[in-house]
Amino acid sequence: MTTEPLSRARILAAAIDLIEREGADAVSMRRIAAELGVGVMSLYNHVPNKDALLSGVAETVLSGIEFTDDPGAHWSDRVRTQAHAFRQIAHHYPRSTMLVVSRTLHSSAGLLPVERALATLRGAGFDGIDAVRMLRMFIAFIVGSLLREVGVTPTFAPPQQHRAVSAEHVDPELFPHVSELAPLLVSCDHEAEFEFGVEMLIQAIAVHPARREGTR
Amino acid sequence: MTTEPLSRARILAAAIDLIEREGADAVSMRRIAAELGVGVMSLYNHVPNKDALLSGVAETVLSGIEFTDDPGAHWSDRVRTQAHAFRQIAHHYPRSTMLVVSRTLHSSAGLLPVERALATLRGAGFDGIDAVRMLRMFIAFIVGSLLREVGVTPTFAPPQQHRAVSAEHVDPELFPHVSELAPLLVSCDHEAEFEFGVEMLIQAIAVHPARREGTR
DNA sequence: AGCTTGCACGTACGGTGTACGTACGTCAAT
DNA sequence: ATTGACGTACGTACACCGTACGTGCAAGCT
Repeated sequence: MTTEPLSRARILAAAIDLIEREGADAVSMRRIAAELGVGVMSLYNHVPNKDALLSGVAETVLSGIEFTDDPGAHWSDRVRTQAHAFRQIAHHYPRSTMLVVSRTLHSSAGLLPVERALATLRGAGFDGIDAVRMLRMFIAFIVGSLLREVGVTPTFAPPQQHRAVSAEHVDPELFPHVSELAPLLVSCDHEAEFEFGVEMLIQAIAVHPARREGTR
Repeated sequence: MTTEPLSRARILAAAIDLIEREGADAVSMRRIAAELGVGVMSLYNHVPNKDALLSGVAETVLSGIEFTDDPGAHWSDRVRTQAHAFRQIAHHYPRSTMLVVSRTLHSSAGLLPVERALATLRGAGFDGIDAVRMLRMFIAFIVGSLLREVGVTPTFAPPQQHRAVSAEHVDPELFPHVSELAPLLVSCDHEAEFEFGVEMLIQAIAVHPARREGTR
């Protein structure tokens, strides 16, 4: 039994593991300590408090994004690549993603993605202020998407017994469109929806008047 | 002292009031009961459990959106109006908004907005599937925006002492763009950003090939 | 009258985050 | 070699949480 000496990293790893296995609600200092076979208060030697621990989790997850940026590619391809890089965390760490998006990061963990994105947008021909605005719009869209994609499973729902609207009973008189499109509303191919949104945004960027196309 | 007989509505009102005054973390059954001058367990006669109570809060807030839809107006104006209607909840109930966006609604409280939005998008010339996709993209953007706008103040932060990046120290060598645009990144006019995003999305919709312009 | 029903309440249990005091290793200076 | 400081692991304790359970009271019905 190698009693590795406990560290912030081990604690964070255990926390992430626990979140992914049993959901964010299962996280407690006692639970994590038990998971590591260690006393509760020992954790506080490496982490100031629970809030900081969760921030650490968010940070760790966020910094796990694989960024393979090719500065030579067309800006639209770079945008696509970076958007998908963001979305990958929702696949690797579905439960933990909620933490990342619902928590205000007070660290510079997400600085590299921002740098890459700004570079791409400047490369697309925007000046500073518009690049920032575009980035913020993109982030809003991505965060919103991930929230929908991930929030569907708060901890463990009985397999989608009736997702909100469902076909159960929507008065076609009061809600004709909802009623007609109910089949489309109840199911959601997150992959496809995300793809669609990204393409729309790229399109929106492409036609924006503030872009100076040929600018290098 | 008129001892009004306690009801789900009064409990929800007290909960919302408490959330807005002291943040979502301050909400507990005991706290709400104390606020109403009532025993803790009396709440359970009107609300099955805390989770349902919070869902009720989200529902109440959501159904407070003022929708003044003019079916005769141009679709782009209708989109603008509806987008801003959504955003208004972030102003009336900033703290509670977090609940609305981070919680999976299992009720049909948000059905009317969906109906209006679909009507607008169909009116803009989209078929069913594209209307749903557009709507989902819009919702993702709006939710993401509100999350940024509201999440900045988790409960009560010291007045923005240094928002993540700040100018404190960003290596211009490693992060040239972030460094250069730091002044723009640290401050955020949410109103303007939202406006900008909405216009971009409207633009994106306007140029989308699947739209059949003249269709009635 | 009796009976049922529903609401307000108090108590109690198992859980939470964490402040505090303590015991035990390792290392530096004496 | 001894001493002391220091960091780490730990157990206990406190205040608070959600809520299961049982009790009493008032209103309405038969």
